[in-house]
Amino acid sequence: MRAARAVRAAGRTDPGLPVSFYDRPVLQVARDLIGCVVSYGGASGVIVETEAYHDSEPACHAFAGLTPRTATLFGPPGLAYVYRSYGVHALLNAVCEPPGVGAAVLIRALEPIEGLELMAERRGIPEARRPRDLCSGPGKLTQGLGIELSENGCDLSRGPLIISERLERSEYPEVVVGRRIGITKAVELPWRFCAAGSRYLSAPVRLAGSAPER
DNA sequence: CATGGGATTGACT
DNA sequence: GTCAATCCCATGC
Repeated sequence: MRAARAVRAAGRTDPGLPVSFYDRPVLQVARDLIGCVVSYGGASGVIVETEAYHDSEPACHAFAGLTPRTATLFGPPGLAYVYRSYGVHALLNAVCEPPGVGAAVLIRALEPIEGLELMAERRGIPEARRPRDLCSGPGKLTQGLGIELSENGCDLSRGPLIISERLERSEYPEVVVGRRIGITKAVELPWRFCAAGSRYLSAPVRLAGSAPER
């Protein structure tokens, strides 16, 4: 199931997920990225929240077609799509599906595991005593890791910005599904994936007709 | 070339 | 709860 299973045999040296992992339906990748690890700039964290975007629905930047902005989205799978949000924040996505399809997974929150002091410093938080504030949002995590727009188009399987699988299957959390956050179009699609019960989400899981989780 | 709108966050009432 | 910051770029004239 997990495309990177073979990579695990290579040992502990944090190999990035292979391109084949991303060359699949974006909803599948979004779900499977929960529990994987993002590493950059001397810090890392476990992915606890993602959202899927696809050129077939209007909330996706690629819905507008191939433009300078969306070129990365339509490129080969496994690239980082980094763009500026609200003129302020850099948001990180993993490009999915074959070239010519505009699809990506937005990385929305991490549970910090390494470099907490560094993240706190980059975030302008006095101390790393509150790990919940370091990566609990798509703009927060890029700031914490030091990811800039210049990383747009880089290869996520080669680094320096890298997403890797965890070694133990048992470390992967249960995944719950909800509606995407902060969008005004296609709001009804249940394309947000979260680690069940995680305290590091950007917001509680919400789906029409169901009570908020935690 | 001018305009408007965000896949957000933090500060403030 | 409200709201501004700030910039890339799609769109339209």
